[in-house]
Parts: sequence; C-alpha cells; structure tokens
Amino acid sequence: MRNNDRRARSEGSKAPSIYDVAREARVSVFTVSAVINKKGHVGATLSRRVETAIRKLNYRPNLLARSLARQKTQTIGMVVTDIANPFFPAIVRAAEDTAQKAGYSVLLCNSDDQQDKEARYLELLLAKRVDGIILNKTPGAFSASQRKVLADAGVPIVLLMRTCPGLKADLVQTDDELGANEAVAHLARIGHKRIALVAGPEDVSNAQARRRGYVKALEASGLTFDPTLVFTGDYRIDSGHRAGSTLLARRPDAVLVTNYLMTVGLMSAADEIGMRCPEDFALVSFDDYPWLGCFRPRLTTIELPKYELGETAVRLVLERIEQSNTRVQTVTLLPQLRVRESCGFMLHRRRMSMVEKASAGA
Amino acid sequence: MRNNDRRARSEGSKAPSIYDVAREARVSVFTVSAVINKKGHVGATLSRRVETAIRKLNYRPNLLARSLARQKTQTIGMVVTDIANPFFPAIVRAAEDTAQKAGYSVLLCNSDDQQDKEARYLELLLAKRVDGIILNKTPGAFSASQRKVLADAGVPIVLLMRTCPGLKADLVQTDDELGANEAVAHLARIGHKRIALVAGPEDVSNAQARRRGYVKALEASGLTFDPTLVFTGDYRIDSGHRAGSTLLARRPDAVLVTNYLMTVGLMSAADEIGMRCPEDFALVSFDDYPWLGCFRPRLTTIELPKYELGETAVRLVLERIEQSNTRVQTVTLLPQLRVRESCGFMLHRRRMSMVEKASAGA
DNA sequence: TTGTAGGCGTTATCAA
DNA sequence: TTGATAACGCCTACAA
Repeated sequence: MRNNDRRARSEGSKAPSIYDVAREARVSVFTVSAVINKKGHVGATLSRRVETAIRKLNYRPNLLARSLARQKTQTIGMVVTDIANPFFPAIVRAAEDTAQKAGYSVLLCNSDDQQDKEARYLELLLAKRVDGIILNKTPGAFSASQRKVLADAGVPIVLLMRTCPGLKADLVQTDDELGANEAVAHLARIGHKRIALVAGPEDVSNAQARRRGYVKALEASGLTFDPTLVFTGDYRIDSGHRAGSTLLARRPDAVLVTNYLMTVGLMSAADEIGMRCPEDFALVSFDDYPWLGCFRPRLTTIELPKYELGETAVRLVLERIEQSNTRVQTVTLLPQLRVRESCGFMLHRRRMSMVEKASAGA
Repeated sequence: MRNNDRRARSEGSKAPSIYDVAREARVSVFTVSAVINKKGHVGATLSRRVETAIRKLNYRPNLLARSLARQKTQTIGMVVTDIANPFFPAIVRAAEDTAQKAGYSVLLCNSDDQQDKEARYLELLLAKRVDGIILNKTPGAFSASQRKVLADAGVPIVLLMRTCPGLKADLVQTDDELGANEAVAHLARIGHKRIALVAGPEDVSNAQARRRGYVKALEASGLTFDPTLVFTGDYRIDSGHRAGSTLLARRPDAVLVTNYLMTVGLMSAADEIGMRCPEDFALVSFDDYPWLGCFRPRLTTIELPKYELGETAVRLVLERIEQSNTRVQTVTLLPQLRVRESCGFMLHRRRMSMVEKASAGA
C-alpha cells in the first residue's frame, strides 16, 4: 500500500524497485526478495515469474537500501598515508581483490600522515557505516576521545604496518627489525665499516623496528654505532634528499635507506655531489619494485611482501567482522633480502678474487 | 510514532539515530535535521539544545540513510586498469583529493583490462547508486545491451585516457599523438634513423594516437616506416620484455616505448642480451616518475600530467552531476618531453662537439 | 519557526 | 510456501 501505487507511470527515469518487480510478477515483495537472495523455499513457478520480471524491468537491487536494512554495508574502509607512494598500490590492490572475492568493497583514504586528515576520514568511514577499517596509522597516538569514539562505534580495526599506542587491535606487519638486521649484517659481512642509516619517523613503529635492526646488526658485527651516521626522515623523497646531502658528506662506506622514496631522494643528492653507488658508497633500500633490477645501480633491497600484506589485512578484518570475540592477533610477514649491485657485493667479490689471485701468485 | 518509542533502553550498542537526538533535545526530528544540515531557520535556543544533544549522544548521521533519502550517494566510481600500474596512483590520488574537496568519495575498481571484470564492476557501481563514473575503458567496445544499461541508469560517465567506441561521453586525455610525435622527432633530430616502436593495444585510443604520432614524425623526418620495427604490446611488463627480445635483435638505433611498464620489461630484456642504453640503442619512454632521473640510464620521457588528469576527470563528472544537460566535452592535456640521457642526446652532443673540433683542427 | 507523517528501497518478522 | 507490514535512519512536503 505504500510503494506499489505511485510509479504506475511508465518509469520515467527512476530505477525500478522491488515493488515494481513484485507487481510485474504478480507476487509480493517478500517473494522477490527471497528469489534475489536465493533463500530457497520459493516455488518454481513464482521463482520463474520473478526472474522474468527482473530481466524485463532490468531490475538491479539498490545496495544502499539493502545495507540500511541489513545494517551491513559490505564495505571496508582503508586509510593509508598516500596511494601515490609506490609502497601502497600493491597493498591496496591486494586488499581490493581479497575484499571483492568476499563480496566487499574498499573505500580508500589518504591521510598524508596528518592526524587531522586521518581523523576526518575515520569520521567519514564511521558515518558511512563501513563494516571494518584497515588503518596505516599516522605517527602518534589517538586522543582519549578518539579512542572512545572508535570503541563506541564498535568497528573492527586492523592496523597495517604501524602499531598505534593505546589501541589494542589486530595487526599485520613485516618483520622489519629482521629485515634491517639482515641488510646491515650483509653490508658488514662484505666489508663495510661505516654504515649509515636513513630512518623513518621516530614515532612510527616500523621505523623503530628498522632502527633496532640496524643497531643490533652493528653490535653483532662488532661495529660501533655512530649517531652522526643516522638521519631521521619522514619516508618522503625530500627527506631522503636531505639525508643524502647530510650523510654522504660524512663519507660512509654504506647506507641503509629504510624506504624507497627516501632512496630516490638520496640518489639524486648523490648525483648532485658527484658520488656514485656502489663505487663511492654502498646502498641497501627497503621495498623492492619490478623496475629496480633493470636500472643502474641495480638496487639491493629488502622486499616486503606487499600483496600478502593487503590480503592478510582484509582477511583479518573479515574474520573480526564475522566474529568479533576472538582475541586480537598479530601477523608478522617475513621480508626478503635481495642482493644485487648497489650494496657493493660485486665489487667485494672482485676484490676477493683479486686477493685470491694475489696470494696464489705469491 | 514509528521510531521514537523503541530504543528507550539505554543504547546497548547501536548507534544513536536522529530520533534519539530529537528526544534528548526535546524537539522533533525535523529540527534536528535542519540543524545538522544548516538549513537556517531554527531558533537559537533549540539549535543550541540540539547541538548539545548531538555532542552528548555522540551522534553521527548515517550517511547510508541520508543517501537513500536524498537519492544521492556523494560517491563516484572509478574503474582503472590496475592501481598497481604506476601510471594510476597519482591519477587516483588526484581524483580522491578533488572529490573529497567537493564532498564526494571515490570507489576504486581494477578491471585488469578484462571486459567481464569491467562489466561486473560497472554493475556494482550502478547497484551502489554512485552519482558518477570515471572510466578507463578496457580495450574494445560495449555491447548494445551494456550501452542501454548505462544509458538507462542515467549515470554520468567520464572517459579517462581512452575513448569508447559508440559511447558519447565526456573525455579527459592527453595529446598522445603530439607526445609521440615530439619524441620521435627528437630522436630523428639527433641522428637516429631506425626508430622502433613498442605500441599499446591496437584497440585502445591512446595507443592508436601514440602510433599515429610515431608514424607522422617518421614521415616528417624523412624516415621510412618499417613494420618490422613495430611491436604491439599490452602496456604490461611482460609484453615489454617480449618487445625487447624481438625488436632489439633487429638493431634499431632507437626505440619509443609507449608506457613505463613496457620500458621496464624492455630494459630487462636488453640486460639479458647484453645491450646497453644509450650506447647500443636510444630510448624514450612514455610516463615520467620521480625516480627516473636518478638511476641509469636517466630516462628521456614524455611526461603525462597525471594529477591534472585525475583532477579534471572529477571536475567533469561533478559538472555533469550538477547539470547533465550541458554538451559533451573533451579535455586534452599537453604532454611534456623531458630530455635526459637514454635518448642518446648526450652522446650526440659529444659527437657533435668532436666533429666541430675536428673541423676546427682541419 | 516547528512538528507530523510519508517516502527512499530493502530486509525480516509474523501470520496465514 | 507466501503475503502483509514494520523496521532501517534520514529527508521533506505539508500543516500547524
């Protein structure tokens, strides 16, 4: 009696509703709904009539209305620093794929590592009633009121690559301490003594881990930690450039740069002051990309499994959406050292074989 | 009488609705709604009472319900080939920014250049009742039924970088014929004769344009078009690799690669067969990235204004959402040739100056 | 200026 | 198995 009457007019422009289908098929909306959602228990005859009506009217369920009624949007929000940072596209892509397979969509937000932007986006996601959130937290913690808001909303949150002080939530990350450790150990093994570090923001958990790995590997290799060989950047190109100008002037043997954008900055700084890699300094960079193996210097990198990160993040939110009572879990994926040329390994090998020849000749 | 009664219980978990606010503020939902939407004409007293109630209950409008009621989702769908293709992140980012400023969200979809995926995503976007769609069309046209579906839905569509046969819609693109033309003209100018082309899919408009630019520049430079020097790829790394294996064996002086991923593939192929750029062959690539200037060879590129692309695409959809009666428009942005080393310009200069010296000495 | 009530397009409960 | 009808939470004529 509510919807069935109006719109008797031959649909001027508006999309057909479930009522239109019901009328066309001479059944009730319930039946139509049951057919659409394959609830079974609908007679073959009616079922067929409904199918026909749907095709005839070109009916397409309004997902908005469905979400409102079901109290579930089949959408997960994802806020990352910046999709234009090449670290994220693969992760986002993986998240999209995984979500899609499970019938979910992904709403992407860029925080630019700014807390106010992040806050606004989270607000938006809550207002849109997303079923879950994947969060690459900006540096720093949430305020008490923010934490309360999030808790009250009761939306599952999965942290991505960065923990958040005071927020107990699922977490997907990579073992960055291990990654940095291996990188530095490798550099030390092939003879580098003065190993510099271009670190990420001090209040970002993965930056801390990378720093720890650096320090520990230094100790384990019997090298002394030199604070003047550490530059703290913000994971962006500019800071990498500044790091290069500062650090390279101190003539390190090698430098570990903890993300790709900073490596790009550092390399241009090196260009400007005429220093070459690996001849004048060795370099290992976090993050690997398909193009790093085919340009010079071929970068030695610590690859982070980006696709798995996105996949896992979505898997965790979905699990929590389905049953929120399970206990918080952390998934830590393994990085992988890919030795190429920038670390000076080839130079090292050549030196070694020359030494061998020399001693053989003696 | 419908919503106000239930939920007298002290909100167990559910989010407060506008009715809760109304009750708390002892006003009607209308008043609350008016305050929220700043419709003015609400007394100062009530207004204040409402504000207080909102804060107290931590009320947050349900955007789903609002969308359903207003018949407007403030969301635009964006379907691109693959966000993991480095060409897209900046565009998507720009779109996100621009949309956000206007109060819209962006729903991102990856078609992988597969028509069925594209179709499914378009279906999804329509079901979600997005207000507009930005489409980086897969190769090929829409079927008649698809065109009808899209037309019936009445959703504004803006084409991005690729036209769609049979679909009259707004379009943002770059002048790729010009870009390719300038690149090839430059190559010819510095002495390259046998210039190869790694083209994109034949049924993609921008690939056609790039091919046209190549051919015309060849003609204008008095060089003959050699079909064996043209390889048709699909804008992905693998096809670039195949292009490299095939084309480089024919010893071209130079090659124009029409996107970055194919350049990556071609460069690794070159590595494998021991050919170096620019010594053994010159190269110009479409798309520029911040990191192309600091690795060797420094790539000469045709930069496409990615940010403006995304920005313009959103601007166009928004315009059409607001008034759909304006006539279809095409925006063509200008590419920019960035001469670095891979095109052999430096080698050319050196040769030139040697010639000068030689003739001076004579 | 404010309130009432119906509509947005679904789902879901409860009878029949 | 079906049908009527009340949510879902918001907007918005139409009244008051």
